[in-house]
Amino acid sequence: MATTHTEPGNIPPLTPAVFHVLLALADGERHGYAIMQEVAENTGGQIKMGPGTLYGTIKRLLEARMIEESEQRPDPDLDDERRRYYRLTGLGQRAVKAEALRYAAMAEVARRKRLIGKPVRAAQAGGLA
Amino acid sequence: MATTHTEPGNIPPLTPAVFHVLLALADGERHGYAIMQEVAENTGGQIKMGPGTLYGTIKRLLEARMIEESEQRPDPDLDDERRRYYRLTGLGQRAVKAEALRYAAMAEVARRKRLIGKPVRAAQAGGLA
DNA sequence: ATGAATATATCCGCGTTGGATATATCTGTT
DNA sequence: AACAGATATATCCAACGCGGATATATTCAT
Repeated sequence: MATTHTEPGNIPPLTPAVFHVLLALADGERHGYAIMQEVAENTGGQIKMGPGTLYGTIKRLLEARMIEESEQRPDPDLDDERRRYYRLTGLGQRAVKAEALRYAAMAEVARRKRLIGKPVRAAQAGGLA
Repeated sequence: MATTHTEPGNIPPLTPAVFHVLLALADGERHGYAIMQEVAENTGGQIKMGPGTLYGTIKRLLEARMIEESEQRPDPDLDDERRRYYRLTGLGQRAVKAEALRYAAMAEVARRKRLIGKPVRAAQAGGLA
C-alpha cells in the first residue's frame, strides 16, 4: 500500500470556527447561510457565527483545500441563485475527524476528573449537571 | 428546586488555551509548569503550550477570577521556591464544566454523523483512526 | 562544577475573530 | 404591486489571543 496518504497524518488542531464549519459539512453539502444555522443548532444556540467569521473561514478553508465548491444545484424550483454550496475534500474529512477525536478525548478527560457524567443521548441546552 | 445558582448560567465559550488550563486544574492545584505538562499529557503530546500562551493565559484567568493563587506549599523538602500554585475558583469550576459539556456535545454530534465511533475508555496517544 | 531541565515572565508579530456595513434576492403579506 | 423581513453573500478593520523568541534564575543529576 504505497501510502495513499489517506492516513491520519499529522493534522494540527483546528480553530473552533474551522471545526464547526467542517462539522456542519460532515454529513453533506451545504451553503454558507445553512452552515451558520447548523452551527447554531449543533450548539443549542450558544454559538452564533457572524458573517465575518463565516465567510472568512470559508475563504481560508478553500485556500487550504479542506472544502471545495460544488456545482450541483437542487431542484430548479427550490433553488436560490445566490447560494454557493460547499463540500468537504478528503483532507477536510480527515481534519474534522481528527479534531472530533480530540474533542471526544477531552470529554473523556473531563469525565475521568468527574467534571461531567456519562455521555447522554439527545443531551440539549440547559441539561443537568 | 430553587435554582441555587450553581448552575451553568450563561458562561460563554472558552478559548482552547483557557479550557486546557482550567481542565488541568480541575482535579487539584498545580503550578504553571505542571499545567503545561498536564496539557501535553491530556492531548497525547498533540498540544504543547509555549510559555507565552501559558503565562499569558494564567494572567488573564486571574483577572477574570477563574483561578486564584494558593499559598499552600508541599513538604518543604520537595518544594521549589520558584513555583506558584493555582486553583480553580467557583466561577472557574462552572466555566470548565460548561465547556466540557460543549465538548461532549460536539463529540456526540460527530458520532451522530458517523465521523467517529463510540467513546472508548483509556484512549491515548497514537490511537486508532 | 557543569549542563540540562525546571520555572517564571515579558515582548511583540501574526492570524483569527466577529461586529459593522453594503448589496441584492427571495418570500410572504396586504 | 408594493412592501417588509428573512435569506444570502461579501468585505473591511479594530481588538484580542496565540505562541515563538528571549531573558533570567534555580534545581537536579553527573
